[in-house]
Amino acid sequence: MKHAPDVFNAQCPSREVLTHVTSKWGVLVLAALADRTHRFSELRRRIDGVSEKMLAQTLAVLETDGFVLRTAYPEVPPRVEYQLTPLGREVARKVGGLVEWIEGNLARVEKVRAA
Amino acid sequence: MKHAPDVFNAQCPSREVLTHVTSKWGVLVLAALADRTHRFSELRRRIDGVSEKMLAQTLAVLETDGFVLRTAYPEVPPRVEYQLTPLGREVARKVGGLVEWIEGNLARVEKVRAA
DNA sequence: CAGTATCCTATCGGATACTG
DNA sequence: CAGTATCCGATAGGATACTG
Repeated sequence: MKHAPDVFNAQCPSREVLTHVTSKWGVLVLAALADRTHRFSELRRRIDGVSEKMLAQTLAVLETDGFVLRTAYPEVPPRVEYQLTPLGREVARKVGGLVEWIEGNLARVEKVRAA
Repeated sequence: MKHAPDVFNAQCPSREVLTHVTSKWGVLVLAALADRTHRFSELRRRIDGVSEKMLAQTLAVLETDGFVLRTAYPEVPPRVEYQLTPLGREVARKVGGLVEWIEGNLARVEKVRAA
């Protein structure tokens, strides 16, 4: 039997997954898709500051990891929808918990910072 | 009254805090300190792959945000201990939840990836 | 031991232009 | 609309040397 996954070990695959999930835009993509399915342009607008390039790249990585499902409709103009997979919904819940804590406790953090 | 904190808004201070907490080494520092207080060199060894520079930088940021408490003992040789503040323990719990999910479900992720 | 300072490279990531 | 391709500057981050 192999070793148990350990993010503290740089060689462990779990470290890579952690990096993807906690990447600058990965967190926000997961949080956005936790609410509902989005089209590419909707995500672009929702996630303030993300460039097309990084959004596409982030989505591709999360799709490879099996967290995001990409569905392209054969229409003109093209329409592509992104949604979470069952696996993606689970991580997204964890990520969402973190995001909500930060939003809910921002005032406390800013108070400490001032001191 | 001001707007509610919103990480989707690039200008919102919560976005910055999110970045610090989910930074490459920030996640691992919080997870390590969630277990117990660590000295600098202990963290360096525990967090495989981190350089002195990035560890020091990450600790400084988390200290400014009020998540980490740094205690230097006036001894020779110097001894410095890092521990979580009450605020830090709260975020660390959220971060830990994410880390544990990833470690616990790595096999599922890798199975999907292969497909 | 616990850093800081310096140097240098690699990757991140934004702006722009182009395509099916 | 939903990308891809390219260029390029900013930042992350490693290696090494030095200090209190």
